[in-house]
Amino acid sequence: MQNRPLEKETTNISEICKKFNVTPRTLRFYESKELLFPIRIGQKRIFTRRDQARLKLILQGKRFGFSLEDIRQLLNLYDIGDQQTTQLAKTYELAAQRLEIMESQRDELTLAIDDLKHMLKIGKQQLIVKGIPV
Amino acid sequence: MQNRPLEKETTNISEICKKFNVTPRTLRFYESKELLFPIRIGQKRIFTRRDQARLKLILQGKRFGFSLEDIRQLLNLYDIGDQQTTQLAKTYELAAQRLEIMESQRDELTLAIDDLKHMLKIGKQQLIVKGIPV
DNA sequence: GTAATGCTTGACCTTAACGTAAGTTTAATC
DNA sequence: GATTAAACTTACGTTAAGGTCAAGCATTAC
Repeated sequence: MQNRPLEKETTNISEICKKFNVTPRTLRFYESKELLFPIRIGQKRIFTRRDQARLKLILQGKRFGFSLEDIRQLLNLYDIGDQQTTQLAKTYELAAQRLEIMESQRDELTLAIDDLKHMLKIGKQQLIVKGIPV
Repeated sequence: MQNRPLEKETTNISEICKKFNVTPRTLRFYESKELLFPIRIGQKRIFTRRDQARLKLILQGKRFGFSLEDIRQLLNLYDIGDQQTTQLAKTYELAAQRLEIMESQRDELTLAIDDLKHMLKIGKQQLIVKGIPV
C-alpha cells in the first residue's frame, strides 16, 4: 500500500539519459554544479528518485531561461524541511522575488504575443492581396 | 501637420545608448550582425528612426529569450512591404511558428508560477511555525 | 584470456553575446 | 596649432552550458 512496484526508485546513468533525453555529460555537469547528487556504487553513479525529481525541475526551469545557478538556488525550496531556519528565510525571499520576475515576464510575454498576432494579421492580408494561399 | 518637431529623426551613437540603455559595443555588434543599419557620415554612425524602431524590437525580443539570429529573421516582418513574395510567405510561416512557441511557453510559465506560489505558501507556513516574522 | 560494453575521469573545444583594452580619427574648443 | 572628447577599428577576453575526444577500469560474453 505504501510502495509503488512499477516505479524504480534508483537507476543508472543511461536510463536517466533515455528517460529525460539528456546526455551523460549533462548529468555529470549538473552534478559538478551541485544540482544533482547521485550516490556511488563503486565508481558508478546511481540516481535516486530525488535526483530524478530535481532533474525534471531543472529541465523545466531551463525552458524559462533560468540559469543553472538560479535553478540551483530555487531547488532549495524543495528541501525546505531540511534547511536551517536562517537559510529558510533567505530562500523564501529569493523565491518571492523570482515569482515577481516570472509574473512580469508572463505579462510581457502576453503583450509580445498580442503584438505578434497583430503582425501576423497584417502579413496575412499582404499575402491575400498578392493572391498567395494562406 | 505631417512633421513632429519634437522627435528627432536621426541621432548619434551616444544618444541612442542613453535612450535605450545599451553600450556602443552592443550597437556596433548588432550592426555587424545585420540587425541595424546606421548610415555613415564619414566614419561615424547615424541612427535613423528605423534603426531605433528595430532596436526597440530587438531589446523586447531578447527579454523573451530569442536569439539575435531569431530576432533578425523576425524583424523582416516589419519590412514586409519590401520583401519578395516568396520570402514573405516563409517569414509569415516563421512568425506563426514562433507564436505557437510563445503561447505554449506562456502556458508553461503560468503553470510554473502556480507551482511557485504553492511552494511559497508552504514556505510561509514553515516560517510562521518557527516564529519568524514574514 | 581477450573482446566488447558501459561507465569513469580529465582535458580541451565551441557558441552566443557582448566586454575590454589599445591605438587611431575627427570635431570642437581654447 | 594644441588639446580634449567622442567615435572609430582591431583584436583578444569572458561566461554559460555543455560537446567532444582520449585513455582507463570493470564486468560480462565467448
